[in-house]
Amino acid sequence: MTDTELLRAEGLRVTAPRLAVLEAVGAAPHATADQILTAVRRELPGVSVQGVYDVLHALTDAGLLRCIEPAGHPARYERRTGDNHHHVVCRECGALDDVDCAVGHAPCLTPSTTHGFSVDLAEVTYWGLCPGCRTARDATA
Amino acid sequence: MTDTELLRAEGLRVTAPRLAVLEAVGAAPHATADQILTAVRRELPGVSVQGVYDVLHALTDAGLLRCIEPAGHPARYERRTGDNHHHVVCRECGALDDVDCAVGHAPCLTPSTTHGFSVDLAEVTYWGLCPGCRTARDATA
DNA sequence: CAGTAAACTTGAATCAATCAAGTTTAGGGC
DNA sequence: GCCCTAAACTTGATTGATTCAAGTTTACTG
Repeated sequence: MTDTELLRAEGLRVTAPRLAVLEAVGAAPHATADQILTAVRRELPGVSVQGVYDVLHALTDAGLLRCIEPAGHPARYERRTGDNHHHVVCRECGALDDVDCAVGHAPCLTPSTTHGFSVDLAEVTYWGLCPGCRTARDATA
Repeated sequence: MTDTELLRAEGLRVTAPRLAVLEAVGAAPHATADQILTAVRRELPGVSVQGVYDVLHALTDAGLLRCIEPAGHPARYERRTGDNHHHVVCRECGALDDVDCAVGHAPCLTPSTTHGFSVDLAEVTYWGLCPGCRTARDATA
């Protein structure tokens, strides 16, 4: 399915900024809004900051993009692939990578007590150090 | 162990703002920095914004407090109880509650592949709607 | 091909949190 | 008990990601 068809399937208008954002996120997964803005402007120089944020929200609401917001770092976006994977984040530099869900079935996704909350998503974030920052820390220690 | 002893045990100085913050967080778990500031000022009117942030960071680093940062909402703090529990967050109003880790042992905490990251913490966040917001949504739907 | 609501632009504002620089104070040493 | 010094605090300004507000353009419906 082309990006145009994807947008149409969700009942969204097909515009140049939207196509450019989809392409940019596809080319650079886990990009920040700022990086996406830069990438989009390489093809469409006139696009505004607000425009990119609007597009990101619209596409996220439609389920075409997934938004990841690691504590203490700007939000990142990836194309929704439908699979249930999680993320590992570097405490030092904010580097982010995908982590497949451990051992087949999704554990931890049915909490014991939810205090009356209706849960629709369980999100797992692994915190640690990326290889680069670990090396740097060893060097100074 | 008293709060004073807790601070001493971590090699931290015992000051009025620190004791007040510990007490405030104990009385109102999952409070935001702003709420903690307000609570602390009821007893110590002169305490500054920066002072509370400094204390929160110092106590968090020392392991006396735990900081929770739900995406799109200000950070919240709780007293470190040592147990491994997670959190459920309301998408609508940001309400937050504790969730015991499902079924005894900690699942999902050993990711399959970590791309060379050294992981030291696995964090699980459940997203959904709190009872209040669910009722409100049903009423308008 | 015209009408309209959605999508965009510009420009200013918000909010949590942090930085910078100077002052106070807790607690070890005399 | 009283200095001394680093840690802890205060005031005041600033950052940075994101959002609000108001007006203009543009993709799709009829």
